[in-house]
Amino acid sequence: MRWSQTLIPTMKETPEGAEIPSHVLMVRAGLIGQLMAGVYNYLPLGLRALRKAERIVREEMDRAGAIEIHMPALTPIDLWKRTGRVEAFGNVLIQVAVRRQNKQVHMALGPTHEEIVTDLVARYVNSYRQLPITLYQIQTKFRNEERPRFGVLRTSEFLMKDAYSFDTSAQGLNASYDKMYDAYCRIFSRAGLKYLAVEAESGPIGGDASHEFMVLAENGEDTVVHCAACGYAANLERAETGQRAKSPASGSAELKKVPTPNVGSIEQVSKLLKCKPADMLKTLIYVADDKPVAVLLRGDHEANEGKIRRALKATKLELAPADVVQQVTGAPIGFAGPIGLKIPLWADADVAAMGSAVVGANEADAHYTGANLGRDFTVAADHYADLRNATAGDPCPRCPGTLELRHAIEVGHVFKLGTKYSEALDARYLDDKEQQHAAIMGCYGIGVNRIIAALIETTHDANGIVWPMSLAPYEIIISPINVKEAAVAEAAERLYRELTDAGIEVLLDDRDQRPGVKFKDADLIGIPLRVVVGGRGLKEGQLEIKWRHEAEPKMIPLAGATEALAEMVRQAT
RNA sequence: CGGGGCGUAGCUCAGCCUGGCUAGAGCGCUACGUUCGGGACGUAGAGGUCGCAAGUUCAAAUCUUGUCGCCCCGACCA
Repeated sequence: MRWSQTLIPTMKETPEGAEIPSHVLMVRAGLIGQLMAGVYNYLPLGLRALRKAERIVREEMDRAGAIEIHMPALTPIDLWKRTGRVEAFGNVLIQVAVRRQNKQVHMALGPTHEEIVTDLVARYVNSYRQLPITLYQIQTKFRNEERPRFGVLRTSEFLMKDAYSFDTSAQGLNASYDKMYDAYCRIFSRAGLKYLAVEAESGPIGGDASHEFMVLAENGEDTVVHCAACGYAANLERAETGQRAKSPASGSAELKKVPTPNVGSIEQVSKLLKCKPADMLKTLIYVADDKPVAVLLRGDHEANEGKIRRALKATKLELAPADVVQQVTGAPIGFAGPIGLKIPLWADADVAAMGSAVVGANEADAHYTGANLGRDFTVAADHYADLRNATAGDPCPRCPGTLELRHAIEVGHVFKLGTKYSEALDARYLDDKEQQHAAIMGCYGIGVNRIIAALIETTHDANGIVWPMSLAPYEIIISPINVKEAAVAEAAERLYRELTDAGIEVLLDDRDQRPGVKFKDADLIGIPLRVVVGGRGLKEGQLEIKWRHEAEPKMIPLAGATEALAEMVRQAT
């Protein structure tokens, strides 16, 4: 492609409103342009990169045995009603109503396609002989984001690869899941991303496994817990913490009631009593399956409701409303403490290691100082558990290492679904004993736009994007120093023609611009290999080449340059 | 949905507080000339209902109210 004949609107200045590197660079390099909040035009360079990512995804899905289909973005609202997801999605689901011959027809723009694919399978799959099958598509999804942000990382319309597996057994599901997991690893490796497959919360539905594929990035919206020593990685909801203190520490301070008028939060009390939050005991009153319980945490720790729910074996868990707290503790919210409480006490493992602590006094405007576990209150031995979010510095659950918290961009998610959708939408098959069963499903998503954004976010430099060969919009950029010099222009044209004929994707910067402008633009748009054609080199029969990720250029002979360059591109792919 | 910020030329912004003549700069764009190995220089030019609406005033980019849009922090996010 000739630069002069396509549309690459590069810009020098940082666009207003773009904050993070991937957003700034995608706009500055002319990949995308904003149409409205959370909705972007893809310009030629951006589209080419997106198509490259899409191709990698498609090749690896096909290799893994998944079958490509295409489902519509326009979907009947009825399907979403049957699975209860009109409510579940709420405002995120973009609904449209149109008029057809005096009738209202209700539709929704697909935010994901579990309903559609399950309905499709229900129509055509009747026998175990047709299973297992994994169907996928690469298609535009619509979600009304309350707050779109970060350029292309969180948008209301985006390109997603979504795959759905249908199996007849849990083992079958596991096999389908593992195939997708492996395919994802290949996809993200080929895209040049440094990713982590982290254990993720699978929620109340579905099996025991779910993994998110995360790219560590300063500006990521998600938090992952990571152990550099052994590679353990999980998202914050799921992360376990390592073995912590078991034997109660002994505190010796005297139990004393102190007034704390109108001061209930950990932060306020610690300020008033001049103690660290870590020396305070947080007492949270929960209602678990309609029964109140108290959960004790160190003051600086955060409750993890998923862990609490599992520890208590509760199906329903929520923080107690004010009237329940009043009734159980005899005090308003903010003054609950373990001493004298008549409801079951549960404690996070770290509570056992606390000495004398500050606790609520179970009466308004008062706390105790010097509360000692074992002397002033007790927690049953089997009521200690991991009940909190991991924090930086916690021991790793898998090795003697230490956990750290890192921001990350979620680029993919694999998930065991179970039979929620197949039952709701009657995707049933007949087994060899003529028994009907709902198919066991898994679902697997990749945010294709996010592959591009995450790559740029993690591998740019001060001058612009640095594409890997696999995603680059063009593999080689030819920059003639001066297109008005006939010898230079001719040599550049010939090289362009020969490389293109050799199947290389080449961008010829044929603009009548000064060299500085071309170099800056070439760096900005990040094409992996730059070939400079200049009068000086030509006289000596030389071409200058420079890899985008290297600092120094080198010279190669003009004779045989086409073959040499094509070989370099092949090597780098 | 709570809190904060911003809408002036294609882009980035100044001017607004303290109302006053034909509304400015840099970049980009057009023409011509000189240039030509890391965002050149000169000359001439094109380009703006100051987001929109109403109000106050002799007079509004500037003050007031409303409205629309965009961005940031938080909440939310299958």
